[in-house]
Amino acid sequence: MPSGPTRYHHGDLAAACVRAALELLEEGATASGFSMRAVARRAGVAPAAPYRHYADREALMTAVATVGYAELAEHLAQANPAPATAEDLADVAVAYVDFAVRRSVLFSVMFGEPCDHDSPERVAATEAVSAYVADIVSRCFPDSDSEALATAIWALVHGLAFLHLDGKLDASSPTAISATVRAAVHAVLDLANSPAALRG
Amino acid sequence: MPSGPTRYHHGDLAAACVRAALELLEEGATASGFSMRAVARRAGVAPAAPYRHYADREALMTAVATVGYAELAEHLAQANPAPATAEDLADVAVAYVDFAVRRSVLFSVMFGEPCDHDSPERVAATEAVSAYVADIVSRCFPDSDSEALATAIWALVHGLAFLHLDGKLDASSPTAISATVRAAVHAVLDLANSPAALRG
DNA sequence: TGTACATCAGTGAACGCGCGTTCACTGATGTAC
DNA sequence: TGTACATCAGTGAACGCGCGTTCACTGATGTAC
Repeated sequence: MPSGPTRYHHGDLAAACVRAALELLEEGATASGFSMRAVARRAGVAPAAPYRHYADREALMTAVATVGYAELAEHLAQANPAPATAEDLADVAVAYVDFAVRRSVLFSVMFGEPCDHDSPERVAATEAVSAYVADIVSRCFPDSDSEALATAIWALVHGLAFLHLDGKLDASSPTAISATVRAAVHAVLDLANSPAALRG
Repeated sequence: MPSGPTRYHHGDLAAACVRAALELLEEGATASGFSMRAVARRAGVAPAAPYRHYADREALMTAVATVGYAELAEHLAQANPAPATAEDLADVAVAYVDFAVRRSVLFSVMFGEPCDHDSPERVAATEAVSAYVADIVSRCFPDSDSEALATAIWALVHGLAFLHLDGKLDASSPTAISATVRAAVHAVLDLANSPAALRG
């Protein structure tokens, strides 16, 4: 498989399409502006070529989302491989929001549309994320109703991500984001230290 | 202003466009599939007519989002006009997620894109929502760092909304949604009653 | 080792589509006299 | 009260666009003999 610059056979167009799509998303193409033709152009290939590898636009989107989940998981693990304390949890939360903000269009491809249940890969990728969160939570809160709390924490972090993404919270600098996310996470976890605070 | 069925002058096309847009979104048009031409068609008017009232597509979207915020506020107030306890807060959370799921496309028009800071109405509408949440939280938790906690609670509820919306949590029935949301909200608030649960 | 051939990943032209927006226009409205 | 006229909210045809997808095709690859 020689890698001359303009060979007729691309070699690995399937992967190249995903890579091209990620690049386009990185460069600010809207999730809806993301098109098969643009991907083909970016991959240096005729408009019809990607159809040899993906049945339609949705199939490619699913592949892209799947890669996105893997990269998110990697990003979180890098922030803290085995979080066990509130502070660790805050680190992971910051990483999650950071991923959402820096790769916002990819993030909305991943989360901005109903899960395609026909794609086992994609479902598995989603479940990996939620299992990861559940795992952290059960380490941090070994005594509690882990499942409900895990959902809550994921929702908290996910909500922080979207509120920043959509300009509802100040996302003008990484510092601002980090401060807001840490404050929010701690506000919730500190409830555990101030039992009298809840009225009613 | 007679209301004959086919008068040349519509009477209140500006409002009719917003109404038409809401109908289209209700019927399942994608946020991105939502088009000026479709709105004009639905309003029974030539494609160019809406341009007398809205500079461009974005202007109309902003108007639609603004109405959406008002309706969300109304929906929440209806669920519980003056929430003060954890249970009340759970009611409001369920109403929020219910709104998001039942009017999902409107919801993503409202939250799925960066806030248009050029529209004072829209910014005000957003702030009304966050003020409302802050108000509830300061009533429920009079002693705590209200601002951070308010952000956290909003994010929690907002995250629950999106996770249901995107099929990451079971949204197959209102009962299922309600149960998940209540469990999540209580899991967080119950932290206030089990101070020993947090490790580290 | 050399050739015939099946396979299949690419090409590029074409289809029909709906879009946002502009344009010169026309018909209804309401105001000034 | 009646008429002339300015205003402006609509019309409908047209522009150029990029899209998803199909199609008959062609060139490269690799396998069988």
